[in-house]
Order: sequence, then structure tokens, then C-alpha cells
Amino acid sequence: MRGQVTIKDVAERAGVSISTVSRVLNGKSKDHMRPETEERVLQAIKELDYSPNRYARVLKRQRTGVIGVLAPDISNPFFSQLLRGVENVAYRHDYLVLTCDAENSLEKENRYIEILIEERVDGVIYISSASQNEEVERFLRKGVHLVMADRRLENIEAPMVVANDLKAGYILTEHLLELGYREIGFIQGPMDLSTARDRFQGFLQAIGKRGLEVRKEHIKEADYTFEGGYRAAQEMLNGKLPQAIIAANDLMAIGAIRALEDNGFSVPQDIGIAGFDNIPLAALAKPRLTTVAIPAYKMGQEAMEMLLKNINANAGENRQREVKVLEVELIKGISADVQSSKVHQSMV
Amino acid sequence: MRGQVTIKDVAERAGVSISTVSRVLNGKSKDHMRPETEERVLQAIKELDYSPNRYARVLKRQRTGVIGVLAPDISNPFFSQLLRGVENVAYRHDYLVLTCDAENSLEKENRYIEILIEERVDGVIYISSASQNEEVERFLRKGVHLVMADRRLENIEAPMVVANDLKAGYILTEHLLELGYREIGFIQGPMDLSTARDRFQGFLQAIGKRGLEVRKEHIKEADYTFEGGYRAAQEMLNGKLPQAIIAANDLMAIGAIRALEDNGFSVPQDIGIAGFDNIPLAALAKPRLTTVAIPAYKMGQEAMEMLLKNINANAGENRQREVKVLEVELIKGISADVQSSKVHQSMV
DNA sequence: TTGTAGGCGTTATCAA
DNA sequence: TTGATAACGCCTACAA
Repeated sequence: MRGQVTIKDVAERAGVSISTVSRVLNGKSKDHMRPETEERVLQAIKELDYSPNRYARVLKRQRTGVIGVLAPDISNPFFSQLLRGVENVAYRHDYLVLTCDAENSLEKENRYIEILIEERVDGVIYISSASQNEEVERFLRKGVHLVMADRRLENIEAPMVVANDLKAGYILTEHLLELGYREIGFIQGPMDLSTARDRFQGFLQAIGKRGLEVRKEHIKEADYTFEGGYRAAQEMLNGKLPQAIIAANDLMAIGAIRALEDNGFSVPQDIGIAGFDNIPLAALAKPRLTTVAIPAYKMGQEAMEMLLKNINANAGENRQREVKVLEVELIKGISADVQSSKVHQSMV
Repeated sequence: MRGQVTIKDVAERAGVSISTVSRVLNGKSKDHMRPETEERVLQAIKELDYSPNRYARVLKRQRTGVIGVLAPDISNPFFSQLLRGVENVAYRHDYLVLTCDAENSLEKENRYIEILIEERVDGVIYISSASQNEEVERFLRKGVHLVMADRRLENIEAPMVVANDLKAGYILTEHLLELGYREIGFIQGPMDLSTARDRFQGFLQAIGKRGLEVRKEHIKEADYTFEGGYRAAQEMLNGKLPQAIIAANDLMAIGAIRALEDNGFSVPQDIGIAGFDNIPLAALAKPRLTTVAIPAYKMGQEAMEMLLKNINANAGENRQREVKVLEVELIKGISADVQSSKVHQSMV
């Protein structure tokens, strides 16, 4: 950054004042400027390979053109998809995206909140790592626009984009029930997260509607990671296995498959497994995983669009807290057909 | 950003001058400052929830504390791993990482180069999307520190961290040969990339050492993506299949597996498949993929450390262009054992 | 149509 | 031990 070319160098080279250069830079030359003057400036800019200093510019303009995404775990394909959705919209609107991976740590999340505030971001898309974090409200106090994505937090006054997780849990369970499964286990996500709670609630509703029950030892709580799913399934192996297991996301479902296979069971012949998210990995799993597609990419796009709307909205205009619920879709794995016959047999 | 709290507000509240506040902020209070003064300032900062404006700070300090990573495809797990390695080191040294996903597009790469220059990054870790890009040299002309990672570019005068891809290609091929495979096909990566060239060269060397040959129709070039691997394998299906196929990365290997299975072949019973990278997905594939581990995370760490060394080095000190070559490791899939017998049978 | 000058929030030099 | 003040590079009234 030392010895950088400034607007002053350009002005000298072009033989004009710095204001003239600035006007060319900001496209305010159209109306009142001699074409030859503009030409000289453009020429000087090219010769010196000048590019404006964003820091000086932001300081003056009082607007950074940066938005932050605070996510709990970028290595989870679901969130990287969501992120791509955000970037797609941001790129088109000339916003820079600052990605912050909290790695499921509250401490890191807080450090990033501080960084985003120092960065003076124009807005933040927040995917919470935990049930609550008081620090997040600093954004609101500072007037930073905030949009929540994927995970609902009731106590924070911000608009949000979420999926219909309750329905997701319901239709997936209903699907398995239709296939003939009666004893279904569930690997929960962290129950302080709305997605985990809703998916489980949907599960319970579908089960309850048929007057069925679930054994306590067939319900485990894990942390949405591959390893967590692996461990939860392994714990279930201690007792009598259910006929099928629903994991609250695909990563855990795949972990569960691994655990079961490592213990000599084959999926889906011996036991059925299903998940949520429909991450790309789910399509690769063999056999194809039964799952509920949560539109991550779209969620990212919608969240960014909602954020833009808020940023550009008239501050005076009193809006109500907008909530957008995205629809979900059942993805039937080929496992299903194979299983149904198997299960029916074992039930005879 | 409007109505933000500034150092001036803090000074007024604490009843001191802005210079005093600045000193507290920068930890220069240790030596010569009354503890009670410092205390008053700290108190005011807390009461006002003040946080320094990074833009003003950078403008003054002439140093951003930001480094850029320019990568060809973040959705490839290999690069997201590498990125995590970079972030790990950056975080510890209080650097912010600006991630730029060129999505294998030269146009996007160039747009990001411009953005990184405007951002006045202190350094850039560059993973090239193509064989050459003149624009990259702008970094050097601007005095931005540059480190290349993963992919060698001979014509750019910058230090680099790469893997021993030649050896990787060699030991993987040697392994398959030891298992008894004789007709081995190869799905190349983009041959303008050093990794693709080296891995293929290593393959040829191992083949040549045994006096064997490879049929032309058993060599295809693809683009390092899942879909590319799928298509390349499908093309091979038109002729006589080899006994095994090596794909220049895991993503393509998994694509190839998919293609073969979609066409009624089973892996590894009918044909062996191997790849490079050892991405997390490789461990999940069933059966476990034979691959060569390229230490992506470590590569990211090393690249960032090399960058830091360059940034902090005395500018006058004339260094030579450092090149670090990371070692690779063969990962034997369970496929191997199964295959060897099968293949021997078919060779009788 | 172009130029002058003040100020954005901070740091750092010099004086007190 | 503290305070006043001049930059840092850019934008934008206001003047010319």
C-alpha cells in the first residue's frame, strides 16, 4: 500500500484538478464536461494503473458496500450452498460478502460480531450458532440491518427467511409410515435450534396421528455433524434397533449409515435411514438417501434480497417484521422400494 | 453507519482529548498514563459501545490487515479445506481473509483481481484458474505480496506451496500395477494446470517403467468436476473398458463411479477406480476410494505462513523465490483387495 | 466547465 | 502525562 497511486497523481498527469478526476471516476462527467478532458483523465488513469482507494472512499461516503454472513459451520455443505446463494445476489448488486465461520463456537461468533461492527457492514445475514446470543442485538442498536436465515430466534427483532421444517418432518415421517415402517427412531439436532425442534415436532405429529409411539431409547440428540450421527447410531446399537432412523440432517444420516455398516448392518436391507437438507452428498450416497430438500441456495438468495430491501428502504417507513417461509420437497431414495418389501416381511 | 459513535464522543464523555483515547485504543498507555485516566476512557468506551472505524484507521495506518484468497472453485472440497487452513493461520495473526471464488471463470478472476487491488489487501494467495493470466502480475507491480498455492505458474515471479503431484501420480499407478492391473485408463484434469500435468506424467512414468502401454481411447481430458468425470467415463464406455481408471482428482473419480454404475457396472468388482486429493467425500464413498492424500489444509496453512513471512520481511532484503513441496500419501481403499483377485481371474 | 477547500475518523508528531 | 494538529485519499459544496 505504500507508494500507491492516488487521485492526485492522476490529476497532475492529466493536467487537471483532483475534482475533475473524481467526477470522471463517479460518472458525473456526462452532463458538463468536455469530452477531451474526460479522455485525458481516462488516459492518465490507464497509464498509471490507478484504482481508487476504497478506504478513503468509504470514509467519505459513509457506506461500505459490504455485507456480512455469520454462519455456524461453513464445512457443512448446506451452509456453503446457502452462502453461494447470498453471493450470487450480492455480486449482481455490487456488494462484497464477508463470510464469517463461527465454527459452532459462541466465542468465535462474538469475535466476528465485533469484526463486522468495526467493518461497518451495511447489513448482516445471521444464521445462529445457538439458541441465543445477546451480542447480536448490538447490530440492531448500531443500526446495522439484520436478516436471520434458516434458524428462527424469537427474541430478536429481525426479519427472517426459514424453511417449513415442521412440514418437512411431517411429510418425511408420513412417507416412511406409508412404506410400512412402524418402529422409527430419530436422531435429533441440537434442540436449542428451531430447525431441530420443528423437524422433531413434525415427526411426533405424524407418529401421533397414527396412534403410534416411539421408544425413548430410539431418540438421541446429536450436533448436526457426521461424527455426531455416527455416535448416535452407535448408541442405538446397544439396544434393540428400530426399523428405520430419521436423522435431523443428511450429514448425521450419512454418519449413521456409516456406523451401522461398520457394525455389520446393511442399509437399507436391515434398516432404513432418512435425513433432511438434500445436500449434494446425499445424491452420491449409495443407495441414494431418502431426504427432504431444504432449498439452501434459494434461502441464501432470498435472505440477501430481503437484506437489500431493508438497506434501501426508507428509514422512516415503518415496516413490520417480515417472515418468509420456503417450501420443502420430499426426495425419495431408491432405498424406499427395496425396504418396504423387506420390512413387510419382517412384520409378518 | 450514520450517527456512529466516534473517538471524539468518547473523548468528550471521558473529559480527555482524542489523542488520549487513541493511545488507550492502541495499548500505548502502559508506559506513561495515569491509571485513572485510562480507566475513565475505558468506561466511556463501554458506555457508548464504541468501536473504532476500520476505514479511518486503515487510511491512516496505510495497512489493511486483509489478505485475499483467489481460488478457482470453492465448492470443490479440496479448496474449502485449503481455505480453512489459510483462515486458521490468518485468524491467529489477526488477519481478515477475503475469499474470492472465481468459479473457473477468467472474467470473474479478473474482476476479483480488481476488487482485491481496490481493497488494498496486504497479500494474496493465488490458486490459478488457468495456465496464465497476465492480470495477476498487477499484484506484483502494485507491491502486493503474492504466494501461489497448489498450482505452479512458471512465468509468475512469486514463491509457492505445491504438492508433489508427480510422485502422487507415480505411487498411485505403481500401487495399481502391484495389485495386478495392466490396462489402466486415465481421466486427466485440465492439462494447462500443473497438477493435472504432473499427475499424468507420474502415471506415464510408472507405466513406462514396466514397459507397458496405454491405449489412446483410455485417456480422456476433463475439468476436475463431478460432471466432467461422469462424462469422461461415459465416453470410455463406447469402447473396450480398461481394468481400472485413475481420475486426476476424487471429484471426477466419484463422477466416474456414478457413470459406471448407472451403466450396470459395479465398482470395484468389474472395474477399479482411483483418484487424488483424499477429500472427506472419499472417505464416505462406498467402497472407500483408493486415492492419494494431498494435504489441502496444511497447504493452506503453509501458504498463509509464507505470505506472512513475506509481508513482514524487510523489503530491502533480497530473497530468492521460495518453493515448498508438500509430501503426499497413498490411501488404499478396501476396493483394492477385492479387485486384485477379480482382475487376476479375468486375466487368466 | 473546472478548481478550491473542508471534512470523513484515525494515528502520530510535536509541544506543552 | 496529556493535548493540538497535520496528514491519510477521496468526495462535494461552493466559487470562479
